[in-house]
Amino acid sequence: MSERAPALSSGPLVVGLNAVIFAVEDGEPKVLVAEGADGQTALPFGPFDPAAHRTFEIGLREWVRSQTGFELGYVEQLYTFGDKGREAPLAALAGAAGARVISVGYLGLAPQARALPGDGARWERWSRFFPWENHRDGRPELIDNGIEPRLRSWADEAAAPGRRAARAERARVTFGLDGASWNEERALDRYELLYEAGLVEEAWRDQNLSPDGPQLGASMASDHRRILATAISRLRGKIKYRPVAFELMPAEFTLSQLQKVVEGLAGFAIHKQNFRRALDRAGFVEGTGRLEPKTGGRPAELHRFRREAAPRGAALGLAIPRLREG
Amino acid sequence: MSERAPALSSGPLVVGLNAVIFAVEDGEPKVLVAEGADGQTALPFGPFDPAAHRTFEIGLREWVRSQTGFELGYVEQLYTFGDKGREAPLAALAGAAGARVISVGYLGLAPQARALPGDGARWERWSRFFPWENHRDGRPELIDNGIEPRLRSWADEAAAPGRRAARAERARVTFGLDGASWNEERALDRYELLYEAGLVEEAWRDQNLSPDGPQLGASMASDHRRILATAISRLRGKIKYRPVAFELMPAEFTLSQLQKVVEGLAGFAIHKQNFRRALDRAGFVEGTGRLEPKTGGRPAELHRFRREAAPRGAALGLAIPRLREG
DNA sequence: CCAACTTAGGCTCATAACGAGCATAAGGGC
DNA sequence: GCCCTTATGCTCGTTATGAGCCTAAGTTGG
Repeated sequence: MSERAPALSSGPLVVGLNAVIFAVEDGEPKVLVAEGADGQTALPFGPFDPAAHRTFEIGLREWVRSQTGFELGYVEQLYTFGDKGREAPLAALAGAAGARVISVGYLGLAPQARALPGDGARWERWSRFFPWENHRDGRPELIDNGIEPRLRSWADEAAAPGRRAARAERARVTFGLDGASWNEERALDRYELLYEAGLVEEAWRDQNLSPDGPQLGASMASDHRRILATAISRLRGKIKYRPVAFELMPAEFTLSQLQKVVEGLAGFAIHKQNFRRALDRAGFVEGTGRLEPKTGGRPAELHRFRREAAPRGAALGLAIPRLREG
Repeated sequence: MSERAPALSSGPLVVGLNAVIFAVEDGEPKVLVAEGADGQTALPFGPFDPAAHRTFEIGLREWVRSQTGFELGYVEQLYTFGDKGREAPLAALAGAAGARVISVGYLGLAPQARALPGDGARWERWSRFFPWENHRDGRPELIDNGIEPRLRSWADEAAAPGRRAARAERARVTFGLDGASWNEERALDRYELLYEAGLVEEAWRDQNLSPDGPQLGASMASDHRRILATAISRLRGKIKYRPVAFELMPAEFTLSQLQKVVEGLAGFAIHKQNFRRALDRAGFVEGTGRLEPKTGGRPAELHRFRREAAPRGAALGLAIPRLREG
């Protein structure tokens, strides 16, 4: 277990960056995608050049800037993917066919879905890839019609009764079936379950199966939809204990616009008064005095994010009962 | 922004694994460390061999098994470190001096601090490296005596008044000064602040400075103490929404033992009855009927973790007011 | 053998947080 | 000017949380 000189890694090794870049337009969350090699939708992928860039993040920002002409705001590392077998298309891109590819996934937030150089890149809504994640207008019918019955038959297919029960329970918890509560942070769990149950195109493609029904949501190249789900889960968790939602807002905004953005990210509707009460308590925003008249009703006051505001106590969790302060 | 063939990464590139392996002994959290090259305490580091291992996790488990003889339980990826300038000692270890080293950090949990082959590896308490993180017996005096005054003078050193205020505010929030609340999840923020303020040995070493006072906590090789702080922060967050604490427990345990473990991880004391109430609600444990007599007082009932238990609603957060179910 | 001490386990209370409904204000369009 | 729309504010009942008090069942020391 002590540090010791090992055999050197064998075979060519390439490190790349996978970026999940989000923006919100009219309350609708969007992700930046590129046209993949064989016409599939892909996440933008760029190589990491260790000679040119001191850190991954610098490399990522530089590369996004050169490709899209805009500056990323918030950036955060997601996960590093290194499984064998996923690299074939990436290695070709990186100009090193046959190499083992390791890609470092990053999440980036842009204040607006800005126009892009017509380079094949475009903004797409999350909901194209994850139509079951949007509960803003109530639970989507797709879950009841297209997902629940197929998950149930997948559960019933298992050989042993114990495995049947385990599958059913997993479906129940991740998709909130049978009265179980919907947890918006489990976006990744949901995608992984659908993949295992063979309900998404990626599963058919990876295992050379034939589809047993309509695919759920639009597919992406390689494991990119899984990476996207990772990013969504991470972001949905993060907005609860860090004020990252403001990274997606313009400098001035109305409280309703802010709420729409948070609802878009979280995927469910929020009680307006309670949302404002929470905002008040946290002290994140302050009114500018100016009004936004184009609301279609009573004008709304414009607010701005108080970057300097100390998160007074805005970050806790549950399950561990805390001792009261001093 | 479309995927396009780039220039190949230049220069040798080595990928390694950094493992932060935790166990708890008598309620005291410990981390597995190795003796570094020049006598410094280091986290175990192993090379990743892409030819031999299909995934990072398989590589990590295999390598821990071969080095220590025990099987890791829970494993989770932490972060991938790729900054230039931190690799010199690692590259030497990996047998490729001058290579750019990228290391993928992993967090692993072991059910017990088992004996190790006498290979230089040993279990060390967290508190040796982060003495300011243990608030189980109240706020440590070290903060009031050794940290707060030095952070204040660091804040006062800043040139502009605005920067002075920003520094003071940052110290206030991360260390809970002036009545601000202590957030145990900010372990990484605290270490980074001490590093920037030049109060830890790593800062003196990296910048060739001379110490301006006693160092705070024991130092580690390279940026390993920063990685360790990352792991602690991650774990402290995780125990609130995933039942990972049980990965550190034996098969059967008393509720007091469980509470001691959670207190050790969180770094503060918990109200016993409230802890049990939360356990009850979550439904994670069940009594076995057997008793543990060696408590020194009334015997306690032994419990076990219900792995199959559905987290009934155990994972939520705050700050976003939710709509009630149904 | 009993008193004092230790640890386990249960009950209750006050307050804060939360989800939800109702009410009022201030614009625009017909 | 009426009606519709959106903004903003107040209040209420329920639940979660932090904390204190009490009893049970062992061990230890005189």
